[in-house]
Amino acid sequence: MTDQLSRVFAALADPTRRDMVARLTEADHTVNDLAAPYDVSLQAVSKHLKVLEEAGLVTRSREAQRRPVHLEAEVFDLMTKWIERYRRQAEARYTALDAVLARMQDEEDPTHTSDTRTEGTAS
Amino acid sequence: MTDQLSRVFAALADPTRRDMVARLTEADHTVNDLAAPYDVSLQAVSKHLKVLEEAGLVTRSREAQRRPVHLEAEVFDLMTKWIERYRRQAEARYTALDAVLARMQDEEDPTHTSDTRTEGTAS
DNA sequence: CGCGTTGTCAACCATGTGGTTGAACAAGGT
DNA sequence: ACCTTGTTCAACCACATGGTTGACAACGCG
Repeated sequence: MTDQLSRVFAALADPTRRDMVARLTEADHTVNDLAAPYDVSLQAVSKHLKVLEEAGLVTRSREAQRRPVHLEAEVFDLMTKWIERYRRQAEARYTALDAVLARMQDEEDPTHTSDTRTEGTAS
Repeated sequence: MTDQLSRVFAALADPTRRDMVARLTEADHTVNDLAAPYDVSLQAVSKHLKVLEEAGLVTRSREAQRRPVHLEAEVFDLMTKWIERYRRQAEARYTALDAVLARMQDEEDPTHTSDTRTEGTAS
């Protein structure tokens, strides 16, 4: 799970982390600040932040002894790009003509060489 | 990690599963079919499909001894809705005026009672 | 009927993840 | 210098995840 897209999806697969991101869209926050609403230790929150940071969703600067956390919203584009691409493609299959063509193509060429995909065979 | 949104994000955090989804946007596939390109056992692929199914990304019907896998693209909306909501909110902060207002609000009311969020405190 | 094809279930293993507590480090304020 | 505040590091634990192999269920075909 080494690529950034995977890290971003994984980071947002946790409700606590999603809530943190949600709150960070409103304003930057310190770690303590962020931790307040959750019933877990400060260290746990620190770990969550590390995950978000490694996914590129968040950056931390220094300001006195505080480490304000800032959301890097551009990373969202990475996901939306991926999602939108395949959503559009999937939707296209629902139009009658495309469905027929796809099925015909599939029978001629079962080794799906056709491609609009980016990712390799990865795991 | 019980809610669907979490399951969807988690499901797509794996490159192999993302690639499966990508291929399923082109056409339905059987399990063997899907497994072909990857260098893992059929059982491993079966497990991946279970994850995708539990996330609601995929459904399986029965057709003789085959179990064709079909993509349910509507679930993508769940993600795009979440992402777009916060992305827009985050982008809004970059407009000069909004940034100033947000900062003023932040100073008056440090207990972020403000809200546009949906999710609770969850974990 | 018996057999191959297609796919799942179960048990197991290694590694990752989210949580804990306790100690340590960093930067001011006094 | 020292205490306080803010944050991270380290060790540990329980459980989830992704992979394996082996058994077996479901179905169509000869």
